[in-house]
Amino acid sequence: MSEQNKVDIYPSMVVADSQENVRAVEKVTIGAQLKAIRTNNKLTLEEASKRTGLARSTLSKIENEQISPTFTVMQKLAAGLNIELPQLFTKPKARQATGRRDITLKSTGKSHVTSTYEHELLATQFRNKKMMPYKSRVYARSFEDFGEWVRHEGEEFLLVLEGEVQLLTEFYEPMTLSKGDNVYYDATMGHLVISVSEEDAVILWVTAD
Amino acid sequence: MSEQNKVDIYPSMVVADSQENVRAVEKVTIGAQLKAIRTNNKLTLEEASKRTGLARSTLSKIENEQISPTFTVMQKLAAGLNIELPQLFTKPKARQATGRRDITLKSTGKSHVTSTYEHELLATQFRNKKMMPYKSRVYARSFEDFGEWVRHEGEEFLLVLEGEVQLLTEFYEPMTLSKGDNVYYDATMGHLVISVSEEDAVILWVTAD
DNA sequence: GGATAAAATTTCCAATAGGAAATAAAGTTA
DNA sequence: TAACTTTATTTCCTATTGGAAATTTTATCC
Repeated sequence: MSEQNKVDIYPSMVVADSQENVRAVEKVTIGAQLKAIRTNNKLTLEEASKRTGLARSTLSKIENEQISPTFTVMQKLAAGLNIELPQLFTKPKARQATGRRDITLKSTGKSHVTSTYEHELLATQFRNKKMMPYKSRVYARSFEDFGEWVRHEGEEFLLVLEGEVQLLTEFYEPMTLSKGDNVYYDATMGHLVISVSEEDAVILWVTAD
Repeated sequence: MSEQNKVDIYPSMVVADSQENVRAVEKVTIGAQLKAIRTNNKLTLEEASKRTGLARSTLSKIENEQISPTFTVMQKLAAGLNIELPQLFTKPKARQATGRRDITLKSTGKSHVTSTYEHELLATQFRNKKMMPYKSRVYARSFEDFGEWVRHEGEEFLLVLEGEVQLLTEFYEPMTLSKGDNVYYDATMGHLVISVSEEDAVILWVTAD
């Protein structure tokens, strides 16, 4: 079947719809993907068969693009191989190992001052990174200084470097944190940090989407 | 705050959400998902059929869980309905805003001591998180203490909390970092941190895959 | 309510997927 | 290299999918 299997997704529908609808459906090869996952885990077809409950022959045929697995089979693959289903058809994001590195010496970062914080974004030279580290001096001293919750995608890690702050969150009681204390939380939950010490409080925080 | 408060907090940390430990392998119903997508777009089976190039009957059967579509069919669905393939079996991100939170008070984390570092993993109660924060006391004082580069997937952010360290990397010259200095780098590049100050150096680092 | 039109489901059959066993290919060992 | 062992592929057959058309259900109009 091979040829047939090479998914001719467009022909008829492209004609019907505007260019917009034509998605860049990268040529996905579930077979190669599966084979890579299996071999990386040093599994033989026999072992993979045991784990997934699928026949060796079926696995072989999928790997060689001889058949298009049903969703049911894909689920068994994901469950048996302990992977997320999309991994079966998603490229493992080209590892570049560029050796990128960005050092920020104490107080050399770019500052951004507001009425509530003085933010210093760190590692500004390293673009497209997975985490965003900041060092901030906290000026805010009450919820009112903000007026509303801060809320955004992703997760956040916060460590108190100096002074004492209070972490206000939508679902928990206010929590006081001293130097050295830290907290990790879901940033979609409303959150705010205010200073409660004599001297200015300084915190480090790192976010990741 | 201090002592008084710390005692209070301990509990909350332990309590810190256990819910989330349950790996969300929700039973996925591709049928309901497809139907939702189609109806939300106000498409009839006939129209969806035109766009995807699949028969009305096939669409109907998929929606009613009477058949398990092959990967080929799933691709046609995604392409024709202009959606990403995973949307077919992923809940529309039921923004849960669970408000997960995990506080680690100074020196309450679990420690792991080796000849090179004393690692304290932070936010241990918060499972399946995007970042892994550690606070470490550095004992190592030369490359030889390790014998080989540390290298792993993802990126790493490092901040010096106390003392002075040297960051050794595979591609760069050694860099000395003092309290407050920080660095962000690609962790697939060989890297090591050694102490170069009189007193023990303490660093915070956060990794993300 | 009955008649009609539109949409969804079911039926029926050809095409394809998935499993058991046979075959082939790739290592291993003597 | 032959004999053997392990792993992968192919064959052959049954079960299931996917498509065309018939049937049923739902919505609309009079």
